[in-house]
Amino acid sequence: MSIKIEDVAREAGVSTATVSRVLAGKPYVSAELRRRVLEAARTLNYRPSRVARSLRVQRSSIIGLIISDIQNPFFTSIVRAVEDVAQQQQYPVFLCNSDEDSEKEATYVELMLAEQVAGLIVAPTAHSNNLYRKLVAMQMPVVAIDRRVSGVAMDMVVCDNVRAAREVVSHLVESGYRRIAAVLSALEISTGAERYQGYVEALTSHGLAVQAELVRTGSPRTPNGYAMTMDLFQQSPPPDAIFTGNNLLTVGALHAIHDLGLRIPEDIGFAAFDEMDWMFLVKPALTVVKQPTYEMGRRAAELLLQRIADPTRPAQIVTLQPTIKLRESSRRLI
Amino acid sequence: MSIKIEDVAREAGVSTATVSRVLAGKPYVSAELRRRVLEAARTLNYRPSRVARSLRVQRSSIIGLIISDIQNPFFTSIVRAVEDVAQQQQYPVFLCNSDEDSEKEATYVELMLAEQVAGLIVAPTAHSNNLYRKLVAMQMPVVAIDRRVSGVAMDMVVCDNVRAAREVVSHLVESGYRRIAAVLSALEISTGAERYQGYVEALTSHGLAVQAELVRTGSPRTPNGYAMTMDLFQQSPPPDAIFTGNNLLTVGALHAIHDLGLRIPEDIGFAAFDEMDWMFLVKPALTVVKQPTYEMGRRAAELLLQRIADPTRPAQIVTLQPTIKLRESSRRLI
DNA sequence: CTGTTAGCGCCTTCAG
DNA sequence: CTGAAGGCGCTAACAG
Repeated sequence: MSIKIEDVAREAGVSTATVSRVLAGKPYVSAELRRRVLEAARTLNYRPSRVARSLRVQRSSIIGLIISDIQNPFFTSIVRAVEDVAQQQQYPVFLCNSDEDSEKEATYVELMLAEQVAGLIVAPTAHSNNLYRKLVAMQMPVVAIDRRVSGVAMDMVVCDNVRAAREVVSHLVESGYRRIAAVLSALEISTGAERYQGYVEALTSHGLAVQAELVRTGSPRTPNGYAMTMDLFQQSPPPDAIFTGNNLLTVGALHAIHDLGLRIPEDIGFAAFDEMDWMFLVKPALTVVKQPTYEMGRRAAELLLQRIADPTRPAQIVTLQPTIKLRESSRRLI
Repeated sequence: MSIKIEDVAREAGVSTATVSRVLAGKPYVSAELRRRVLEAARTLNYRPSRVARSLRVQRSSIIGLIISDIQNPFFTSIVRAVEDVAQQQQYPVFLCNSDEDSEKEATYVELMLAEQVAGLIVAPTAHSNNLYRKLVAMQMPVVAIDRRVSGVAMDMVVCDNVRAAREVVSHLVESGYRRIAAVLSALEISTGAERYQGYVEALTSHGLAVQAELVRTGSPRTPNGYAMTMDLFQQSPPPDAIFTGNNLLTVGALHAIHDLGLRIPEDIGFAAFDEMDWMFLVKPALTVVKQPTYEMGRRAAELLLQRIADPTRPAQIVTLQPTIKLRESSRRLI
């Protein structure tokens, strides 16, 4: 059906091995033959079968990328970055949505293994340590992004969540807020746990108590952010400030606050993890943590390519610092 | 290294052919052998090599998806849909970003062909007709999404853009606006052209002239929307309403209007194509076209799977209707 | 430097 | 109904 290496070899009057060598850029081929092969390949419009090649070398040139929500701007930015660096090396990217579901995640990993991917970048869901322990054990290059995998020596790219959360919550306290609620993703996800820890550290270091009724956790989806925030305002007295530890929860919380008719920062303080590009509408009023998402994706892809090239390199953990934008004006002191 | 079909055959005491038949769900295998094979496969934890399979059958079970901007919510929703239906059939999805660049697009198509993808879903860039004509000629299953490919008989999933644009612009006219500007993507992209046509139809059918100085086109990116809108307001008199024909341009235009200190709809009318989920902040003031993105992705994936199953089926064009939400209150009559 | 050859793991005739 | 055997297109020894 399509042109094979043999056709090129015949056209150029050489053997298939020579064609293979030339196209792989291997040395030890005379300039003359190289020229003839290149020309033959071009005139025949030869396109090497990556499938056959993968079978032969027992590894494809495909990067697998498993994230938990393709519609979350946080992840799309990562996808974009991974794409960009992969493309430079002619690696196509398999994209999969785990949907925060560790079974789907495992299924996709299986699929990737069956496709012999060269390596895997994953935003792990909760409770998937064993899966990655296995992958590492079988020498599959894999790097975790955004979330840590505890107890497994593997490459990771994460943010300094504790510090970021501590700083923005501290800023709320120092702005005079006292009943600061937290809207977080599940604490089984490392990011949720770390941001909670930062929240706790900020409160306690300012002599404030952590009140369980002011903390809500749930899966990181916009409707959840809305519901949790609404729920928080059922109490009396209600919170006087909100800290949201995830960008989708942030959207939900803002929506709730909008529907409650509250204004920021007059009626309520707000500090948020955010990745949206439309904050110009509310920007001046918010204290915001912005993660370096593109950078995270880029670093993850680079780590992966490195490991593919050298599977024995010791595992690295790259920790990046989010950008923090404090709300400009300070205000009432209780 | 890993378990192969031969190992399973030995374990089950049958031939590899039988194993292959059982695992492919083919008939004509005795219940007894089938049972033994299944058991052997399970105990060995056999994972068939999809690469070897692809080489043998000369086609992989991979769906290629080429879109122009992974960070655009319009496309992420499509990606999500394609993913969902592909996953049901155990098709992994190759995702590529053409970045609105037809060279990148062509490169990616090449890559996909080399990986022997089963089929391709593409949001075509401008000027790529020949590429798709070729694919169709070589029997590669391919469906265009969002944008039309003119002069090529292929499957497409598009929206009724002319109608949607005409309706929302008509609504602006009927609300009393007279200097209605248009902020559109390049007219070489079918969606841009169609929305421009709707705009023209709305104006002329209401006896208004189309004024070239009120029309701006450019590549569909947020900063462009900002710049084009700012530019429109350099004129005197300035426009009294804006129609944006793309969701990213909408964001940019809103940002510009915000920076200009204008209020919607008091100072300026606004009708927009939009896919953002945060419109609650400005929603009541806008007239909005929302495309059925998930549905589009789903239909495209279904068309593709159909065509993979039956390459001879005649090409279909699926046209979906966007949802239109008119701004509730009407207002001044000039 | 170049060519010959033996598989990579699977599916699919073709015999039995 | 089942097994034996020949490739799919390519690369990596191994000879020359």
